Amino acid sequence: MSGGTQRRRHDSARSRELLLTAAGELFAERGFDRTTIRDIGERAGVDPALIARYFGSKTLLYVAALEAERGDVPPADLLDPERMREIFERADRRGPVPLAQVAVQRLSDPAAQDAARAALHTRLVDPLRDRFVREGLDRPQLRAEIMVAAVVGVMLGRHSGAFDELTRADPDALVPLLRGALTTED
Amino acid sequence: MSGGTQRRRHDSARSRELLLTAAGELFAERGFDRTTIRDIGERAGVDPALIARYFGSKTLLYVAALEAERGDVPPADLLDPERMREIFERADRRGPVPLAQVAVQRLSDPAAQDAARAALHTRLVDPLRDRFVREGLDRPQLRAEIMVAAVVGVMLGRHSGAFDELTRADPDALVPLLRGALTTED
DNA sequence: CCATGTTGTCATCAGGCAATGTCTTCGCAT
DNA sequence: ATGCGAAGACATTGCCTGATGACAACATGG
Repeated sequence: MSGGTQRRRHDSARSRELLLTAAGELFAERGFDRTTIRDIGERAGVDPALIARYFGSKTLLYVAALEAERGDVPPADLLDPERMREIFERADRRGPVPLAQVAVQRLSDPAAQDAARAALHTRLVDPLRDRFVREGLDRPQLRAEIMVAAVVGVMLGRHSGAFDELTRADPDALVPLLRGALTTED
Repeated sequence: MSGGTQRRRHDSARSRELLLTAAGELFAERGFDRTTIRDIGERAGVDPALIARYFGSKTLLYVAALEAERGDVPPADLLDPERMREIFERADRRGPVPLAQVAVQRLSDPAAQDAARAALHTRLVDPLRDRFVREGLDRPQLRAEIMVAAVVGVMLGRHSGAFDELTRADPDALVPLLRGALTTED
């Protein structure tokens, strides 16, 4: 049976990876503050003390998780309905992107706050602002920040337990409504 | 009519009031979970142990703070630009309404979560839904929930430290942009 | 002016947190 | 095979949290 080692008890690369994955999921689901290193260790099936060994601290693990998903979340143009749909669907599967939380609430840890803030701008705000600039709109930066904040509000709202229909709504139904939601003829 | 009570060391009504005010401010600024009863006591200049005496627990104090500001935040029609401006200005002065946080993040305490959720619907979601119903729009409930979530996102985003221009922007400049933000001609 | 109930202060408890250091167990190079 | 460095398990430290109960200061009705 199994020529390979079914029991690999010492495998730092694997442990590191398990911790990073579990951390990414939990940070996405609950945010930085409400995720404990014990939770992460439990989900990963790895001793939480190893977080200190491999990443230095909970904060640095957060930063690492942020960078690890860089590939997952390419700089997204929120004005593209298809992209927006992808974002919502991803949030349904894996929880909201960790950095979404920072758009809406200060983190307790300044280093984590800075890292998340930077990621938020790089991946969401800046691409949008650049598009507005190209379109020649006034106040492109402000427009981009408003839109990101609004979309993040909706994305988090879906998982906050405070909205029933929003939680149940299909992303396909959501996107068109969201795009028109804030405009009405008086 | 006590002419000169300059020193009132025993005044339960006053202590109660001070605690309630401080709690309302802090819950609004930081949310339920990240506000401690020691913080509240410090800001109020009152011993935190009195929270237990007058309100029973931190959770019940939160519920009391929610109800105390009912007058402050009349059911607001977010489609009225003037109302929207008022909401943003109030948030600048006293911090976002405490119940805003629940739109975006689960609270650790189920009782607090339920109370905030109920208040959120009564004051923001339901009036908006009713208006959409009157206008004969489809999916009125979903539309209302989306819009509340989006506005809350922007309101919290202003104070999260993650957006510079959004933080500095004047409410007067904000409202029109927000109303049109999610719509663009492709 | 005293007795009694009210209000405020303080020390402390139990639980949960991140982080650290120690000790054991393992894998690999020799 | 074996010895040593790497990897993991575990207990502990120090801190912060909400809550509680004992005690002191006060006000007031008799």
